[in-house]
Amino acid sequence: MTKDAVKQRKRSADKLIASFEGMIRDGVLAEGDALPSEREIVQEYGVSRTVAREAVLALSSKGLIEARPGFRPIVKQPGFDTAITVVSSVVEQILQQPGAVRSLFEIRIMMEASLVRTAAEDASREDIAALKEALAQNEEEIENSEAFYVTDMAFHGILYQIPDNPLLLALHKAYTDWLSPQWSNMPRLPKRNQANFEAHNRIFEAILMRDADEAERHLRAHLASAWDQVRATFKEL
Amino acid sequence: MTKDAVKQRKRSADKLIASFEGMIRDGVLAEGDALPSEREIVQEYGVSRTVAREAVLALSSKGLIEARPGFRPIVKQPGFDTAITVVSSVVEQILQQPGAVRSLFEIRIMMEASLVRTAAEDASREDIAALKEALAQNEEEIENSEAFYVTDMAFHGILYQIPDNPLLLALHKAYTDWLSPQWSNMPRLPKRNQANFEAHNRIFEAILMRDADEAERHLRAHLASAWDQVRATFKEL
DNA sequence: TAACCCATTTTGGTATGACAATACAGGATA
DNA sequence: TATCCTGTATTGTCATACCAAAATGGGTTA
Repeated sequence: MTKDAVKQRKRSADKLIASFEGMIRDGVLAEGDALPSEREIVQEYGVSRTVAREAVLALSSKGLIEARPGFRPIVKQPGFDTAITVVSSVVEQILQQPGAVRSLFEIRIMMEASLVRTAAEDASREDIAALKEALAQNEEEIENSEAFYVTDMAFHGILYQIPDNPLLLALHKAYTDWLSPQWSNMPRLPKRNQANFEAHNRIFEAILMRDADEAERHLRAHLASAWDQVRATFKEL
Repeated sequence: MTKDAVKQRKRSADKLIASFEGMIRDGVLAEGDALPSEREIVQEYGVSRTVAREAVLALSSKGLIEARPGFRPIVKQPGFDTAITVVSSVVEQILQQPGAVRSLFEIRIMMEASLVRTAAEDASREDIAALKEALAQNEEEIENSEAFYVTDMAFHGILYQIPDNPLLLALHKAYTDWLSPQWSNMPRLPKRNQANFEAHNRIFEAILMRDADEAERHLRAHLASAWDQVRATFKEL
């Protein structure tokens, strides 16, 4: 009884939120449509503007609408990239805690280990070409650490594109967004760039040879080395 | 300029939010502490209650505080499980879209492929024992599909525990929370349970033999089979 | 005719005051 | 001493008002 009473003691905005969620899911509100204005919601649902506003804010924080100040909220069909955006602020908070970066990086290593195996086994001619191209761009920018970092990310990004899975693309962006700041204090030297390029090259060669074990071995070594660099930087702090 | 002006045109609640985020991150507000009441926030920061309330709601939706009606909001140090909770509602929305479940399931397969390889290479005596125990419970419940499903999840869960990474535990919970509903329409028969048990057994044997390739092969076959089941169910709908 | 400019309206952001429902603490009472 | 009750604090909701920015529409101008 008491429990039920507590449950019933919901915010009335939740009804609105659920209602709009349903309309977005069922396509009644399509991508790009504008939400009713706050005052219209007030009239339609018979609630105060406080509640209407609260619902809109909640939908915004869930990534189901785009609500920039001054603009009318616009319905957005959420994709995996939306989900990443929604967690971003929390994840960045979590990564401030000791050990959290390590945990995330380990997951990335596991994922990429699977990815290189997949690449070694399934990569198409086009995939190989894309990897080769990314590798060439690595080599070009060895002397320019800023630019090299971009091409470094891009090379890994190719791996995420091979399986043709939109969630993978979102995850790659998430990894780079969340982990890059952790790397920002790390000194970037052409020598390191050269080593990373060579590591990429070894991975690429293994993929060419369709040797999944070898590809995974080189990738793990590559990422482990990157981690050692970061950890060394942390110790200096 | 215009852009900056637009950026500057932010909600004043954002300042409050950032302030509280900082205090939580730096431990000024520790886990379990109560947030100031809305009216106290009004006085301290010189904002209206509307803004104070908005900030509290935002923190709540980010999972940084627990705000039950009538109670003072309680600070919560976010973990990876918190992050999962935050995205849950969006992800469930996303999974309603065609193809999304497939994308997520593929990621799970990739992850577990890495996990079984890790298990085959690194599993400790205790890990092996845990797998064996989980396997035994599988066998016990073959006739009881409801219970079998639980032990099925538990067996896979052991794989997520082996690397001792808190993010993995959160991910396992996420996968089960998000994908289970998709399985709910699937007919569960003792015959299927028997097949799944045998698949688990093959994986376990391969781990015992420290044969990563074989373990991965059996796992992929196991999960691919599970996917076929689900897809067949969808076609019936 | 087409592009531009300006005043009006709409809209979101904020402030303020009020009331109901609930949680909590401390005093009154058996 | 234990229990009940009542006052207070707190959140949830409502109503209203004002402001600044953005959308809008109409008229003007090249």
